[in-house]
Amino acid sequence: MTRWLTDDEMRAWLGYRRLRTLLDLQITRDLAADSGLSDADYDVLSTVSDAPGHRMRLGELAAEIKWSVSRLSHHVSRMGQRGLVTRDDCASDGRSATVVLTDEGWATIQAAAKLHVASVRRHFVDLLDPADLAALSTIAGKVLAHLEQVTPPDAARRATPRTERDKPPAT
Amino acid sequence: MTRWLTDDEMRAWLGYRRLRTLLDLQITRDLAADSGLSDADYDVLSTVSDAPGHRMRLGELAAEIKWSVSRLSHHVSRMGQRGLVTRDDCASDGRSATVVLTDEGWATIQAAAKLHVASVRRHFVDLLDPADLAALSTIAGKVLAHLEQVTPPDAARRATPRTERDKPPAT
DNA sequence: GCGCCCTGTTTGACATGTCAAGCAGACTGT
DNA sequence: ACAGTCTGCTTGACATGTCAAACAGGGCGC
Repeated sequence: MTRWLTDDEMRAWLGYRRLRTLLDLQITRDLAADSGLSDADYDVLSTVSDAPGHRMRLGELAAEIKWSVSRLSHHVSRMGQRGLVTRDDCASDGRSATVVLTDEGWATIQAAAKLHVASVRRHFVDLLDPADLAALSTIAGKVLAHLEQVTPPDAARRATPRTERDKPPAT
Repeated sequence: MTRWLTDDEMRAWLGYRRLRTLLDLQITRDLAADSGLSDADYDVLSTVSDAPGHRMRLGELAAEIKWSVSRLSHHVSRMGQRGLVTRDDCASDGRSATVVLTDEGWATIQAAAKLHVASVRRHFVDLLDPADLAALSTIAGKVLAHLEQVTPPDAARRATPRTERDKPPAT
């Protein structure tokens, strides 16, 4: 028999789903209006700007932000046309492509970050007290510990059969 | 000056972001593997199946799940081709279109729901204790109370200027 | 040094989402 | 009753994401 969610569980789950939907919508809107960037753009720019030299291997970047390499390749091309990043053929390995922030990309992410933080505060962080934040970190920690086990860092490529992949953790 | 996030705030925010990314990925994968449905399909089917008569006005449905009417119209067409739903011209108002679950759609969502709940338990609910769930509900409540005020139910259509729309709530 | 098979990336075809325009039924005032 | 406008939905063009195939360099065994 299916074990359905209790009221409390349902409230928490639906709360999460709705939070996710509305918060993301709002953050996305702010980002577009404030800085002319999509969420995708922001993820790429902020991640690359954290890397030494404002440059990062395409594959690593994709893994870091959990995108398919293909998606990233396409998106980098589009961001390239807008002048935010460049591709740079790495010397040591002829296959590799490196994504590099342009000056404009760097200026853009710096300006965007300020406004983005404000947006995150306005719609999320500043609404919560320290206990809420701590609870959230705890929750994220528990769930992520599980998920990173279910889907190990590079599992996307392995053709692991479903029955294997989905087995609940030994606990 | 920009007020950056403190370590605790950052941990909570990044935790949320990462949770959102990985959890959604996993749930989406399970849903596709278990039932051959996308998240989008599931949202539509489960929402319509909750409505009386398994039928719902297109516009209402769109508002409920926070989609653009256009997106829903396209998606309903595609689901129609797969035999999950039908369009039904409502009698009382010649403009309206009503989305109706087919028998197959109903059977599909019933089967999918069981497996989906299991997936949600496995990767989320069962990992958390009652205190976590309560905390999450609290957090969602606070943030949603704010967001639903910032973006009132039907605000999507109003061409409200940004400066107006983004004003932080009076508090 | 040459087949062979990896591995990292690109590409193209197709699925999905967005935006603005189009369209037809319903109100409203005269 | 009918012109003008509004409302609910559809459509088409385009942007973005996905999947599988193609491509090219690297590393290995011989």
